Amino acid sequence: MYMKGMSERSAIPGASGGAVRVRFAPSPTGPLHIGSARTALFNWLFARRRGGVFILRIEDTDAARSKEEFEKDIIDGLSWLGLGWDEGPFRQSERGAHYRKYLEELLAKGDAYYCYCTKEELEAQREALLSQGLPPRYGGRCRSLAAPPEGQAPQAIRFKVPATKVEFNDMIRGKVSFDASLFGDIVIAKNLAAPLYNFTVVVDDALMEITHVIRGEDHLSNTPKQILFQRALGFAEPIYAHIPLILNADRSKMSKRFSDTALLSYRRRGYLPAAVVNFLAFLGWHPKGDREVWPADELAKAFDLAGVQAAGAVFDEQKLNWLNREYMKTMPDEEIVRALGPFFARARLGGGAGQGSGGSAGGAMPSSGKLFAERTDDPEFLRKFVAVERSRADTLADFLEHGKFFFALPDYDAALLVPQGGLREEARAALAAAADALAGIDGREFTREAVAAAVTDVITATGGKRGAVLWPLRTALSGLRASPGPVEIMDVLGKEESLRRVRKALDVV
RNA sequence: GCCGUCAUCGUCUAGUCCGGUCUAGGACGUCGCCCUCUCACGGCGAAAACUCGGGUUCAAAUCCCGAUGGCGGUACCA
Repeated sequence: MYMKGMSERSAIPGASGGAVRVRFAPSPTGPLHIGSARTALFNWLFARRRGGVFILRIEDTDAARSKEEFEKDIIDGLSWLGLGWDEGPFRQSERGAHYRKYLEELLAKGDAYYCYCTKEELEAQREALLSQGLPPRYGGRCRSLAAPPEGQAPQAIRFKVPATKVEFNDMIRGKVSFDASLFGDIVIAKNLAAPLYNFTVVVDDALMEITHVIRGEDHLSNTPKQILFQRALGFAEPIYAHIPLILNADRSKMSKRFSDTALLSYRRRGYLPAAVVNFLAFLGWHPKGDREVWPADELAKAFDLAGVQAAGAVFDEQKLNWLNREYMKTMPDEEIVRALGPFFARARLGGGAGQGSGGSAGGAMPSSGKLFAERTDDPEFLRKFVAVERSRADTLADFLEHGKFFFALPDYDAALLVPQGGLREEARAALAAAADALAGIDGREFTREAVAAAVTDVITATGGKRGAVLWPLRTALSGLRASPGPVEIMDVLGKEESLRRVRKALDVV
């Protein structure tokens, strides 16, 4: 199935035969970023479409910044989105022997050398260059040392960058070229046991036989360096595809400062993984036609890396909201009730933050009280609640946000109970009549139809103005300016609770 | 500063490779109307873009050159 239409785009040089192999290689130095998640998604889609292999590799060479909790966050995030990997997770921290081997090879061949310059010296050099308006790069002082300088310890291992142009063909950007003579000799390792990013990437991509490197555009300028290492080591050059960055509203690289960048916080805020996947896929890409709702499996059949946009894409939460709504529409009430489980559970624990999640959703939920515990535990109550509130929810969290009053008695505001331009006395009369009518319905006959009929009678009896009855009744039930209609609410609440609220409001107005 | 890269409605995009079918299509959002006790849903409708300047051509959103602007990188982070 994935083979269909494979011929059209990129006749891949060097990747003939064999399945494609791609990797997602995040570093566990923070929660999985939404932009990284999209990179993972593009890799995953590409692998699925081409019947290839998707590898997960944790780039934790920076021991000081890498944390186990973040690796867990990455794995949880990918799992949540349904992006399963075929190989891994591999950890660079466990692959030191490989890096050492190739480091030694480079040193032996003379393609790399020990540098004895101290940080201070380098910093001074850098400042000097910068102040002259020159690009700051290493001057090459240790490049051709005959012997180690006496009494000085090696500070780093540098790669001898040849003075050449490096060109490569990016699947998204076309031909890209850099002048390597501007780089200066780059540090590839602190020592044999502490290789650096650009070097480990090259070794791992080669050893893992990666055919396509699909990563963020912020890595574009690393590519020529990596190609140089590949050439020195005799490795095959993978095909590159640098996908555009996800941007803040001001078009700068999406950051915590302006946006919610942690993937999993979208789960906490009540977004559906299918919606997030759909949305992320469309940041920079769109299949043919006008359809907007594409589940992951269909995305995988249509995905075309060469059709990805070259320009960055602004993250528009409103469109995400809309997509999330579209996906929620496809869920039966019962399924939404099930999905709401963790949200109610969290609210029960004390509204919000839970264990280290630091979230906001559900924070205002009335988390105490018998009423709350009973109702969030009652599937039939919840099903009715969902049926009534679902047209108002963008996210799962919205159900809790908008529906608080179903789970606890609202606070009454006398002014709110009186309709705009209406009289207090009229509102009181309407409420009193409603209370009587409601009380007259048999408990077991308290159906939506019966309640609707009773309300209609009250309207007729009090003068026929619908708003004069419906507004006070609804606000008595919800305590809110905006809410579902009174009959709907009462159908969920039941006779006893409905009557209790109407009478309570009667005391206030 | 230097290197690289990008440029269609407010936003995501279709169209650009193979110039005419583009009086530039869709979606989100916005606005208006209908429905309506409120909000939401739903229905109908509207406003809204080819960054600018040259060139090539009978014809350019599409090809070429330049300018401008944005973004990314410039680490012994990844």
